Amino acid sequence: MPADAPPAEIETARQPRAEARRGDLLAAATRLFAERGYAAAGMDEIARAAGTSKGGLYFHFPTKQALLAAVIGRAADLLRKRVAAAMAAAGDDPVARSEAALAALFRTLAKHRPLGRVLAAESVAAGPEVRERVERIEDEFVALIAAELRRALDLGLTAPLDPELAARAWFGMVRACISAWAGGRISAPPGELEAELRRLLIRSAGAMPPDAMPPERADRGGDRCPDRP
Amino acid sequence: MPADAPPAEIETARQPRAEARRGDLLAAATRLFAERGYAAAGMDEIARAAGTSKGGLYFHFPTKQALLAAVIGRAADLLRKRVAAAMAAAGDDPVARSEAALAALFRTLAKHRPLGRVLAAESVAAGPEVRERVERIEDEFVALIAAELRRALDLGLTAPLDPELAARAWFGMVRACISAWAGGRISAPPGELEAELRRLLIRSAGAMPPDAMPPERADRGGDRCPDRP
DNA sequence: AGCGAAACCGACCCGCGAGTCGGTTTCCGC
DNA sequence: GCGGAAACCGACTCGCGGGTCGGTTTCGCT
Repeated sequence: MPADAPPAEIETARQPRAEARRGDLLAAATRLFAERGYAAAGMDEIARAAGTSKGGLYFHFPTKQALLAAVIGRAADLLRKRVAAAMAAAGDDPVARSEAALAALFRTLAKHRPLGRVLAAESVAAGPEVRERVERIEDEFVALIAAELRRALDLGLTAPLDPELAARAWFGMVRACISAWAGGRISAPPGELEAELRRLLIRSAGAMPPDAMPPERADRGGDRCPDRP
Repeated sequence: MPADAPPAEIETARQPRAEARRGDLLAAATRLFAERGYAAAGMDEIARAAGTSKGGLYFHFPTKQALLAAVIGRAADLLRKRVAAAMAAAGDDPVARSEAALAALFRTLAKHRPLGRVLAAESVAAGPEVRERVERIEDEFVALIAAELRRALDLGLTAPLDPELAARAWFGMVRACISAWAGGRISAPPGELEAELRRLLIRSAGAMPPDAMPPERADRGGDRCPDRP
């Protein structure tokens, strides 16, 4: 009996150098899709930027759409991982967990600016299938936050609100601010930006900060963490 | 000495039928750009959808980019008009004015769904010039709201906050909710959505509702207003 | 009516870029 | 070192779609 189909990326174990190339290609594609748009970025251009050739690119990805899909899939995996870790580390309090999820989203997108651009803007340009895929990913994170908000609501930690909608609104806030910041249209450093945003989020939910805030988050206070291990 | 260049749309007075065609073309272009994306929507297709031919389309717009620019310009004008009117009708209280501006934004985008899609997503696909143009328009509205927030802050009507950032965040909230709603991913009727969103916005600013709320807004309570006169 | 310009038509042109393919290099197992 | 497969190369194909253009219709004006 075969193992049931893996739901996400099927990292077929190839030669290590091939895996490295694949990574370079994805990185270059992400950057160029973000900079020039899906349609305007040429396959030849992407291949060149990754230090390889068109043929090499087509060896790894059968089509341009597949390349975009891989870029998006990878981004989604990264976000999922970071957010899950942040929420797990935040303990049980649902408000703290929501905060942590959004902070993780924020930091990850802030660190990989092109990634946000691709997720935000390229979904329409590449046809309805891709658009729906991106919308699904967004819905996934919104649902994650909504679940926490619902718990918080049940515990009486927030003002009465519609958790679905509030989660969506929060997501939109984070994305708009990240996007403007990535475009250089907000001058504040990311640390301040995040703090201010957190205040807005908390106030909008009418939440009181959890009285038993665990103090061991002191060392995470900076806005830098190792990028490429 | 020639009159100084008009800053916005140059509605050269042509034959009335030409003006009508132009309108049809812009409507069709808006819809198709939103549905299939800038790159995927063909000029021939747009012309056909507007009930005319490629040649007719090119009689009105010299190039595809010009067509998109016209679509965006028209959208911006519409939004400007609605928002200005709403703010003027809201009186002097800065919180009420901010609320009114966002409500106008909300209603206009909710009524013309494709318009929001174009503004939100097509900016990257059509090259950097268009992207910057859209960003300018967004900045314009953000600045409008930020100014009101600053006044509110000075009057002590809100919690301490960064007006620029809060305005940006508010804009993002509205856009995200509209976008999800337009995509059918939020079930709530627009009236409820708007009310809930308003609560979130107000709470996020830590604002108290103006004690002298003018009561003549009773008749505007519905969510319908005449579309095409 | 009749003239001229505005408005419109659609077959055609042509550059661009996604995708192909035969050939070459790299590397692993023996 | 050698066979063979995986990985890679880049010149070429070819359909698609933006833009052109000569011709036709519509309409305002006298």
